Amino acid sequence: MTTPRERYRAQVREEVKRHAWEQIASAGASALSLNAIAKRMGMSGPALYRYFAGRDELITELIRDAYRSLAGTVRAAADGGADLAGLARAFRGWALDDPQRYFLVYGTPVPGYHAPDDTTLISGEIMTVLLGVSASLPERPASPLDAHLDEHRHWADPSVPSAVLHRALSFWTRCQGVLSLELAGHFTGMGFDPEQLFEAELADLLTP
Amino acid sequence: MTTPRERYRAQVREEVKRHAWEQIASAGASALSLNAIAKRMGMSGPALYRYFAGRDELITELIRDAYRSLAGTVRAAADGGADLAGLARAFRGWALDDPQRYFLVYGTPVPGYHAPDDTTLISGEIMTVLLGVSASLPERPASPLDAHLDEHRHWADPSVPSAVLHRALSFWTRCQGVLSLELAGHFTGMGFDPEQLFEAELADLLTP
DNA sequence: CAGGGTTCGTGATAGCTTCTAACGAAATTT
DNA sequence: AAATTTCGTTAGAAGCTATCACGAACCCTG
Repeated sequence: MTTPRERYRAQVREEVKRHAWEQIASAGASALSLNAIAKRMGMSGPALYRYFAGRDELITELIRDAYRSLAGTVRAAADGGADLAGLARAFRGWALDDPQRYFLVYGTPVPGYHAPDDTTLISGEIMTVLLGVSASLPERPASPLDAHLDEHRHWADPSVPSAVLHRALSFWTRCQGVLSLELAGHFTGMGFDPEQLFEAELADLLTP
Repeated sequence: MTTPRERYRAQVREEVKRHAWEQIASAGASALSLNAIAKRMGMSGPALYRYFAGRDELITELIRDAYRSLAGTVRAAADGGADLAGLARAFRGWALDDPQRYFLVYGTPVPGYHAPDDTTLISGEIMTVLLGVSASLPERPASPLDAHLDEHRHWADPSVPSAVLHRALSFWTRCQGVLSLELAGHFTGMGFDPEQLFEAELADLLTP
């Protein structure tokens, strides 16, 4: 049951976030200004404090949304029957779709800042999906990391073999490796297509 | 030949940068404040504008220093006879030594910002060292990426085989993959040792 | 339907920031 | 010793976050 007040409130919050995303996309999260958003919405400064406790809460909310959006993308790919490569491409598509959204989740952390609890939950959900898809793959030879993971796997379902954990972690870090460099523009001078490197990293993970 | 004025100037610039690094390490680059630095140095605000054109120039200078420091670390490792694994560990050590310095180079880019030309030069030097160390490794089977790189390799010495380029790029992205997630704290909830994952990624790159 | 409480948006204000401008003092050069 | 450059200061504009007090609009209840 939602009252008109709540509907209006939610609508305004949504519009604020919409403007915030635009601003972030064009100038980065550090340049996000409540004042500028308010003016662009036709109301003056402090009005936004009725809807967000402050700049930090707005950014936190955006991070939450970004995380949820990623989890949704990944889950949708898995539900659609995608294998690990399909998952990777879904992830890459999500990242390329809005690089600053990617960086909001995986970019430079602010030393003081502590992510809200539910983001770690969402992160866990992503990991669960990833493990599910990784499980239906041919086994690989045991590695030293598998043994180490055997002792630190409280974050994963006990039924998942450590070798699968290993592969999921490799998968995740390799995606991040290519994407973080690609999106930050560290390949621009070289002229090659980052997608090819992405696929090569993926192929190496999947074949042996 | 340096005049006393120039010496004093350089000394003050150095002290400003020292305070800037402290501030960045404790609160991130976005919280860097010229005003705060000036006050901590016992002089008032605008005095620093005699030494830096503005906040942006100071940060640019810090990025330059960070880049140079990384290049020096990598070169020193290579000169010391390190193999690819040694290079990787040197890189990881450099990153762990000051995470915010790492993020200044490889973290979230600001949409508007354009890195100064010499950083791409330094980046090229790092790549050169990396290619040199990668060259003295047993060959790997040809991959589709090798063919693609054959057509986009103006950034590398013609004598280096494309397969070596491929391996160097894989090396670089895998290091970044583990490090960016580790330094941003995305492994903290899981409890395992990121170094083990780092080594596993490295081993996979070196063995087949 | 009319009152009462809640919620909203405003302007004012404090305190912070970057950065420019004008002035006096200090140091260097002539 | 005089002239010039450089340095550090204070003052100020423009921007930001955030808090406060006030009036107006709205919703719920009697």
